[in-house]
Amino acid sequence: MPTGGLHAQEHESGVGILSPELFSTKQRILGAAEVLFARHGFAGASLRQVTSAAHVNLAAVNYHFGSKENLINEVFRRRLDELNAQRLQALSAARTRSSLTLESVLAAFVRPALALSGDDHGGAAFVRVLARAYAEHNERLRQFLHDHYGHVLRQFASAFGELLPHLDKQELYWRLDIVSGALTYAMADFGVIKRRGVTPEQHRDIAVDHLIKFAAAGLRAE
Amino acid sequence: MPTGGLHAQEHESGVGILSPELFSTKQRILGAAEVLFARHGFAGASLRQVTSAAHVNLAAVNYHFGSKENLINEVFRRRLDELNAQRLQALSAARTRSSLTLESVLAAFVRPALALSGDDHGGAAFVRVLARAYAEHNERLRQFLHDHYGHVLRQFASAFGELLPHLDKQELYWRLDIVSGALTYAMADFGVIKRRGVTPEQHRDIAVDHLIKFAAAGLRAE
DNA sequence: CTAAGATTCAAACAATCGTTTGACACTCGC
DNA sequence: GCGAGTGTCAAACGATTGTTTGAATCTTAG
Repeated sequence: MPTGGLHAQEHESGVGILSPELFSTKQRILGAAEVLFARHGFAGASLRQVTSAAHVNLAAVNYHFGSKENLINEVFRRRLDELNAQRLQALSAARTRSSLTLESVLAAFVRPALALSGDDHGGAAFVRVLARAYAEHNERLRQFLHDHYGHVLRQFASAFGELLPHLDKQELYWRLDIVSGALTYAMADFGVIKRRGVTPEQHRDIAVDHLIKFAAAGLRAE
Repeated sequence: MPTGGLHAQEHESGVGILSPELFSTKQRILGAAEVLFARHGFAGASLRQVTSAAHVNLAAVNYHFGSKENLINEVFRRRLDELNAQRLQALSAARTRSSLTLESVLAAFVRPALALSGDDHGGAAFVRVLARAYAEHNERLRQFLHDHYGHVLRQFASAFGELLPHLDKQELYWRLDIVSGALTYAMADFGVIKRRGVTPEQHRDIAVDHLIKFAAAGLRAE
C-alpha cells in the first residue's frame, strides 16, 4: 500500500530480544520469521520486516537459507523435528503403559504442542504459524509437511483406528481431520486467552484436560 | 519472486465463467476476489490477478471499491448479510419449534453455511475465505466482523448458555470458540472431500449430521 | 441531438517485493 | 604475515505491488 499515511516501516516491536549475540544470525532470522509469519502470514511478512526485527542484514536470508520459501520450510523444521519426536515418544509410552485410551492418545498429541506454547521462546508464535499452515492450503508446504512428518500422522491414525474399530476408514479420517483442525485452532489461541485467578501454567493444564475430553467426546460420538 | 522461470502471469484458470455480461463489473470482481482470496490469501492474491480473472480493468477495483482492504470487506459483506440472516431465522425457528436442543442450535448455525458451500456459485470458495479469516488474526478484519455480525454470535452464545447452564461463562465461551473453529475448518474442507457412491448433496447432508453430533458431544463433554 | 454523468481504459506513479552483486571485514591454518 | 574461506554490508537489480491519472467510451436525461 504505497499511499496512505503511516507505514509499518518502523521497529515492528514486540518480536523479542533477538538482538544480542547470544543467538547466531540464522537463529535470529528463524525467530523473527516465526513471529512475523504468525502475525502477518507467509505472504504478508516481508524479508525486510524479518531481517529488520532480527537486526540482521537483508541479504542474510538468501545467504543462509537460499530463498524465502526455504526459510519458511526451516521455520517448520526447527520446531517440528523435536515436537513430533516428543509426540511419538509420548504415544509409544502410552502404548506400553497399561491399555491405550482415546484420552491418552490425544494427550500424546496435544501436550507436547502445548508445552511449546508455554515458557519456550517463540513457541507460542509457532503454534499460530502451524494454524496458519492449516488454513492455507499451500500445496508446496503441504508436500513438505507430508514428506517429513507424514509418518507421525500415520502412527496416530492407526492408534485411533484401534480405539475406534466401529468406524470405517473414511469416517475415521474425516473425524481426525476435524479434530486435528480444532486442536490446532484451539492451541493457537492458548497464548491469547487469559483466565482469572490462575497462573498461565495452571490455565494451560486445565485447558489441555478440557480440550482432550472435548475431542474424545467428539471422536466417540454416536 | 522476480527470477525463476514460470510466472503465474497466465490466465489463472478455474475461477469460473465470470466473463459474460450477465454479471456487473462489481459482481465479477467480488466473485473473482472470493476465489483468489480463498486460494492465495488476502495478501497473496494481487489486484491484477483478481481483475484479470474477472476480465475487468485494473483500475475498476479502486473505482468501485476504493481500496483493496475495502474490497476484502465487501467480499465478506456480500455473503454474510444473507448467511447470518438465515442463521438467525433458523435459530428463531428452532426456538419456537418445541424445545431447544444442542443439535438444533448447531444445525441452525451450520446448515446455512453448508448450503452456501453447495450449488451456489462461488459459495464454496467463500467458506474457505471464512476459514482463512479465522486463522488470520487480522485486527481490522476482526473489527469489521465484530461490528457487523457480533449480534449473531451473541444470540447463539445465549442459546448455548441456556442449554449448558452448568458451564460458567468463561468455560462456555472457551468451548464455543473451539467449536466454531472446528466447524469453520470442517466446512472449508467440505468442497474438497469426496465420497464414493453418494452424490455431493447426499455427502453434505451426511457430513452435516455427523458434524453436528460431533460438536454436540464435545459441548456436552464431562 | 446534445450535454452531463458514469464507466472503462492504457499508462504511469511511487513504493515495496525477493534476489543478486561486489566490496569489505573477519577468522582460521600454514 | 598471508591467502582461503566464511559472513556481513550497502547498494542496486528487475519485477510486482496498490493506487492515481486523464483521456476515451458508454449511458442516460433534457
